[in-house]
Amino acid sequence: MKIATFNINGIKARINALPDWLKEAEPDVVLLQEIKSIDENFPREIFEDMGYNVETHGQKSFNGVAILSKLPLEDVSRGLPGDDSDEQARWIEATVVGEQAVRVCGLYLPNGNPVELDQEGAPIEGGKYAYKLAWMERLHTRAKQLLEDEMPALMAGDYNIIPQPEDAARPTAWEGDALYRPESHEAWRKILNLGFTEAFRARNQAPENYSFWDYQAGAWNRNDGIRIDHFLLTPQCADLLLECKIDSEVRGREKPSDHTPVWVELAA
DNA sequence: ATGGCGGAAAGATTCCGA
Repeated sequence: MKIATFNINGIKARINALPDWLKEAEPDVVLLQEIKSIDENFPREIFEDMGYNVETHGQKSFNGVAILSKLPLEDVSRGLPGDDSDEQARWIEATVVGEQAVRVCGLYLPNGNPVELDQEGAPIEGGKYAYKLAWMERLHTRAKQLLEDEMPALMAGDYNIIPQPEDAARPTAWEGDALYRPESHEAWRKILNLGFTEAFRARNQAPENYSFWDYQAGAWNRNDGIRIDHFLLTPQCADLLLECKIDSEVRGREKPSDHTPVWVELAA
C-alpha cells in the first residue's frame, strides 16, 4: 500500500499538477493539506473518475485537509480532538481497508509564526506560537491513543517542524523561527518518544533531502529547502515499512506547490 | 531580518504562509 502526503497549496491552483502526479505516482492513499476550499467546492469528481474515494475537511480561504483513497475508507473523523473552539480545518483521519486495516491521520500543523513571547519568554496566550504548541499538545494526546489501539496507524502531513540541522539547507537562518525553536523541537520529540518511527529517517540518513522550497529568491534552483512534511508510524505500522521517498522533482514543474509529495510503501 | 512569491477573497488591496 502506497500512502502519500502532499501540501498542495490550493486545490484550484493545483487542478492540473495534482492529477498529473497521481497518474504517474499511483498512490493508493493521499493525504492532502492546504486544499484552501470549502467541502462543497472541492472538485471531487476529478478524483472519483480516477478511482479515488474522496473525504474532505475544508474551510474557506485557508487550511483544509482531505484524503483520497483507492481503497475503501471507514470511520472517517474530522478535526483534532481536545478543543471544541478550534475552527481551523487541520486534521482528518480514517481507516483504510487493504490487506490489513491501517488507520491514517492527515494533519496540517500550525506554522506558529510570528513567535510572540512575554517578558519571561513564555508564548503569549492567543498568539500564533501558543496556538501551535497547544495544537501539538492535543496531537500528543491523540498520538497516545493511537498507540493504545495497537494497530498499524500513521500520522502524516505538513508538520511545520524542521527536526534537525540536516533538515535545512541553512539551519542558522531558522534559529528563533517557530519551525525550529526549542519549544517546537521539544513538543516534536515528546511525540516521537512515545514510540513513533519517523519513516524518512528510518530509511535515509542523508542531508539535503527537503520537502519545501520557498517561492521566493530562487529557493528551488539553489536547493535552499527544508524538510517539514513527515510520516510518524506506530510500531505496528513501522513493522510494515518498505520504503519512504520524497518526490522532489515535482517541485520543479509548471505551477508547482511550494511543497513536494512524500510517500511510504507499506506491506499492507 | 525580512517577506522579494504565490494563493485566496475581495474588489484595484489585504491577509496568510514558511
